[in-house]
Amino acid sequence: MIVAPAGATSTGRGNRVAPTLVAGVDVSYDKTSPRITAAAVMMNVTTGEEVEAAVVHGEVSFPYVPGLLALREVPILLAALGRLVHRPEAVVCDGYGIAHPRRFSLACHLGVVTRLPTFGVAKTPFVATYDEPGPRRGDRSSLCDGDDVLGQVLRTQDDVKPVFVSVGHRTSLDQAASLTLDLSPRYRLPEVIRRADFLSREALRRNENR
DNA sequence: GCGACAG
DNA sequence: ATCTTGTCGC
Repeated sequence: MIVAPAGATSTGRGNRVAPTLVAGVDVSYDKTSPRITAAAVMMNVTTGEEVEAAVVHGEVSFPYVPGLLALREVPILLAALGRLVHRPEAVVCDGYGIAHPRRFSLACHLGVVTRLPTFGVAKTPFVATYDEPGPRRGDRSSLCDGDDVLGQVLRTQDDVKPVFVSVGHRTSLDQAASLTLDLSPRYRLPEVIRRADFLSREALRRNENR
């Protein structure tokens, strides 16, 4: 007989095992120069272990404009992702996906270009309205714009500010939120994002003092 | 017109 | 994003 693989969904089309190899990406900026650094970190969600990491240096090529973050960060993020040996089954971005004024932000751009499943986990509200979710880990509410559900406001730790999860490319909101919780066993933000943030900062500092 | 505005 | 002191809590 035929048996569904572990982690497979049971609802019709789009069946897919939950991703195991997940990458997180982030960019750090230098205050007094155009130098920037990006890091891509891949972890095995099942074991919680880091599989590999890549860091790249570059320069800002576009100013920060609310709503156009992708134009600023996608190029160097692609460079960092390109240095990974393994192909991630999903990529987590530090920012938004479709919860955006034009419904197409960082995680969407990165997903379309790489053809990888992507989603965004943002730290502060940007667009859409929401009700404050409950106080416990796993409590959530919808990020809405009228009748459109653009994402979830998700509490990843008890009594800690929630994060804003939105789909980027080839993934469902439920899977993105579920994966965000799996990736955040101890702290507010996904471990891959914390690691990418740390590594990009560290590399930037090192590059500054030379 | 005014204010707000991911990272 | 980055800067930046003290402070509250495990």
